[in-house]
This record gives sequence, structure tokens and C-alpha cells, in this order.
Amino acid sequence: MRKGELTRQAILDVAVRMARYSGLSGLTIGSLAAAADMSKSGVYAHFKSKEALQLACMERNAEQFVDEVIRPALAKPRGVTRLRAIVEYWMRWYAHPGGCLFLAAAAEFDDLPGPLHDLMVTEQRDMLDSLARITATAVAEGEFREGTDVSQVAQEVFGILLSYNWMSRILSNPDAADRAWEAFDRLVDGRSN
Amino acid sequence: MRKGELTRQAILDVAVRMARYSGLSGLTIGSLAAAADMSKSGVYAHFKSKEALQLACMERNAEQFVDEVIRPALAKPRGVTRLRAIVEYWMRWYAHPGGCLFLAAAAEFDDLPGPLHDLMVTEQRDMLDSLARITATAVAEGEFREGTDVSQVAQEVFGILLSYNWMSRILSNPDAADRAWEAFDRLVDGRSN
DNA sequence: ATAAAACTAGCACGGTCGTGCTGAAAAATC
DNA sequence: GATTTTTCAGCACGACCGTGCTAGTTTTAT
Repeated sequence: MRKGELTRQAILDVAVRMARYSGLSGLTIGSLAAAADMSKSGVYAHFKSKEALQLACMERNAEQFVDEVIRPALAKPRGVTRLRAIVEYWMRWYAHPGGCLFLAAAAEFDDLPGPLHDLMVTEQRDMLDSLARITATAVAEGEFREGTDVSQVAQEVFGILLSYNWMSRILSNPDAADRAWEAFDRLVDGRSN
Repeated sequence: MRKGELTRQAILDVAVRMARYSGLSGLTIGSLAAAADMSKSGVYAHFKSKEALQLACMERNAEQFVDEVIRPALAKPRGVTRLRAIVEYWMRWYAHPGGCLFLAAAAEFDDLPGPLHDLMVTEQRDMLDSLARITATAVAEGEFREGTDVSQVAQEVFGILLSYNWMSRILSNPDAADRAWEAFDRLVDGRSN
């Protein structure tokens, strides 16, 4: 039946938005119900447990990440152009109100075994793989030197993104973006033919 | 009187160790009391509120960071040697069981105004300043080019540290440290005379 | 040794948490 | 239009939360 799935998605959208602020553990069914103008049990009925709700939030968040970062980047020409594009979209992603749910989830579940931890690791790994794969297109297109360690580039680009996020979000440093791009440009220069 | 302060410190040590796993919000007075073999009210009496306990945890954590990272680094010769040293100690710091409380606190309080947020920002800023100041010694000693943007270097080094932390802690990537050092070496090379 | 101060266990409070049953309303199917 | 299925509010539960009072013990100071 259709109506149920519809409200389920509506609840999930609210939940993800809230979780960006409070994290997945800080998200409570009571406050979520209030924000969705429903009763606690009304919300609860759509997810058999809180853990299931949290897992659904992470999946929904991952879909949005693909929509807003991965797919737009893949629409760009292969190579450095595409790498630069994903960094740009990724930085915009980090600017979401409340911050990045991936990072929040990573901090929450890094040492807490369970399905949430496992899904978090999988998603984190997928994100890194996307960076490495796009870097590989720059090698294939002859823009980066043959033999470039794409995983090394991925880790470094991710570092640029992480420190940008910290600088701009926690320290409210207005120069964070410029500095991130300067670091990126030097990274690209060092690998270019 | 002396005994009180002693057990207060003992409680705080346990609290910080627990908070590294669960975060400052996930830390509860009940579980802390159990871990410290005390009653809830016995623990509570040492801190007038939970927020005061959390603030004390952050301060204690900052002291430990100074002891384990900042001070040992300052004992090294000025310049690149000292910069390399702080990165090494910092990486060791991130390897603490449960992870880094600064990062957990940043994720928890980045969008939540209040004293905890303010203290977190202050501490984060201090950490970054330490990086910039040490970089400045490398410039003063003539190892880095005159006019080097020390804040730029600080942001980039912090990025290397953050991505190392993510790679090793969340993705359990054994190459994370090597890649971090490779990135660091290239950063130093690019700025050296 | 005695008085004063500090420490902490016991206990209870109001509140919120996740969970789950029950029954009525609403929607989908026939 | 009747029936079956789905959706959801009401309500209650046990557990744990932060908080704080009280009383008794332990530690310090005199």
C-alpha cells in the first residue's frame, strides 16, 4: 500500500535533518514525532526499532550524498576536472545545516560494534573509493603521472576536505575554503605530467 | 581538604576514559559511578551538574593533550624537527583507546550553543595555533621559505592528521600512517629552502 | 581528644527514554 | 459499496536519566 511508504519517507527526511544536528544517538523518537506532527507510536510503527530507524537514516543520507556529490561529479569529464568537481560538491555537502551525518556517525560508532558501525564503515569506504576511482580517471587520461598511487591521493584529498570542514564549521574560519583549494592545487600540480 | 580532590581526579580519569568511547553526551553519571565503584550521588557531589562534569572532562583531556603532545614536541629543537615531532605525538594521541575526545566533542557540540561548545572551540583553536606557531619556528630557523603562510601549513597538517585518524580508526587501513608521512614529507619539501 | 568540616551512601522526585498493545479511523481492494 | 488491510493515536510499562535532600561516616583542624 502506498500512503504508508510516503509518510515513512517524510519521517525519514525530518529524521535525517534532525540527526545532522544531534547525531544518530541523540535522535529520539519522541522529538522526531513532535517534529513530524505525529504521535510517538505513529512514528515507531514505521520502524520496528530505534536501530532500524537509525539504519534507515544512514541509508537515506547516503542516497542524498550520491545525489548531491557523486552523481553530479560523474557527470563531469573524466580526469582532474571531475576530481575538482567532486571536491567542490563535497565541500558544499559539508556546509549542510547541522553538518555531515557521516562524520557524526563515524564519531559515534567508531568503537561501538554492531550493524550501525558496520554500515557506517561500508559507507565511509564507498566514499573513499569514489575519490580513488575518480583519481584513476585522471591517470588514465594522462593528466596524472603513470603509477600514481590513487589511494594516497584519495587519503590526501579526504584530509583536505576534513580539515576544511573543521576549519569552517568549528572554527568559523572564512579562509578555510581558499586554503583547501590551495592545498588541492598543489596536490594536483605535484602529480601532473 | 585533600581527600576530596583526590577522588575527584580519580573520577575524572575514569570519566575521560569512558567519554572517549561514548562521547560527552553519552557519558552518564550512573555508569560513571558504577565504573568508579561509587554511588551516583557520591559522584554527583563532586560536580554540581552534569554540564560541570563534562566541562571538567574536557579540561582534563586538554591537560593530557598538553602532556602527551604539546610539551614533548616543545622539548624538541625548533623547526621542522619539532613539527615532525608534534605530528608523531599527535598520531599517537589519536590511537588512544576510544579515540580522540576533542573530535568527539567537536562532532557533538558544533551546532549546539553553550559553554561546552565555547570551550570546545577554544581548545580546538589552541591546538591549531600550536601547529601554526611551531611552523613559524621553521620559518624563523630558515628551513621554510620566508613568507610561508603558517596558517595554511597548519590547516594542511591538520588535514593530514584528520585523514590519518579516519583511515586508521574507522577504516582500519594499515597504510594510513605511511601515507600520512608521505603527505607530510611532500608538504615540507614544497615549503623548504 | 574533640570539634568542625568534608565526604558519600541511601533514597526519592519528576521526566524522558524505547517499546508495544489495543482499537478506531482511513485507505486500498474487490 | 462492502470488506479487508494498513495506518496511527492513546495509553501504559519498566528502565534509566539528572538532580537533590538527609543522615552518617570519615577525614582534617584545633
